[in-house]
Amino acid sequence: MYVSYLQLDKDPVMYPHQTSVTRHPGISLSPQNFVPGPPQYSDFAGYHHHHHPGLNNDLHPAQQAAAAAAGGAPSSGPGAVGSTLGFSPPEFSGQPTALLSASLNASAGQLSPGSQQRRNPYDWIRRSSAPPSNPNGKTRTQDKYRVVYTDHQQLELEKEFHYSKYIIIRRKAELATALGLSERQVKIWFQNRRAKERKMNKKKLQQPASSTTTPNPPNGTNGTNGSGGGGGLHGNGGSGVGMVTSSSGSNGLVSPSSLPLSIKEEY
DNA sequence: TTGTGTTTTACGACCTCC
DNA sequence: GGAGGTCGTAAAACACAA
Repeated sequence: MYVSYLQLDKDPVMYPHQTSVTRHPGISLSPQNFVPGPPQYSDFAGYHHHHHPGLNNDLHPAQQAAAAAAGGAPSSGPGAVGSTLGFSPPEFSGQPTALLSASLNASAGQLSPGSQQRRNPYDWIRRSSAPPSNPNGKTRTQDKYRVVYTDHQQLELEKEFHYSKYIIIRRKAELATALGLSERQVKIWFQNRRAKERKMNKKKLQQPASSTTTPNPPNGTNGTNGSGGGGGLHGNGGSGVGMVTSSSGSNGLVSPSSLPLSIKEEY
């Protein structure tokens, strides 16, 4: 079922940024355009990126974000993505598509190195690595590699993930197009992101239960189905998280009631 | 510089659902 | 059969200590 690398080679969408985007250390994101609001995701800190020398990482990412927000994030100018990161309920009562598109369009024009500022709340999310010099011709089997998503891509994916842990098909397509990724990559990113969350939740649970906040949704998106392997979310009663598939009703839109409690609580 | 540990992409195996 | 789910894992990317 999986797309082989032969197929990938045929897929023009796959890994487009590998060849078209040259990431230099510290320039992949436009700083001021990704000023989030105060950290609204309890686990956003968990989505930390490694400290990069030469970048402003003195503050915790969340602190940086908060500081930037407190300092008055630019509400205009290219991107103004801060608004998309606000995740205020009104904004996300609907689909964030328009916002995303706006932010993407805006940010797309800001990757010119010369315009980059060094201080920004998203320095923490920045990668310092350059992309593979010539990923063309490489396959995972022949010469295994993996791409490193740009900060922008990660950010938008994270935003979408915090909107919903299960991306609907339409959003997946939109996101893939907007980010220059394949739908497969988006899908896998969400899978990995959920796995990461489960892992973090598991970690929290193993720690002394002194925390007042309950990291886990009540019925667990985290590998609840002990029935080995997957399929647990396909409406088999137990897991309580509605999986969204192409065949799910109402045009594949996720029902708010089907969202994990953590999501509903957030918004 | 190297070794080590962690995180991030990507895949395969296996599952359920339509 | 195809879609997408989880789980486990490989390997690249990265940070950091020695």
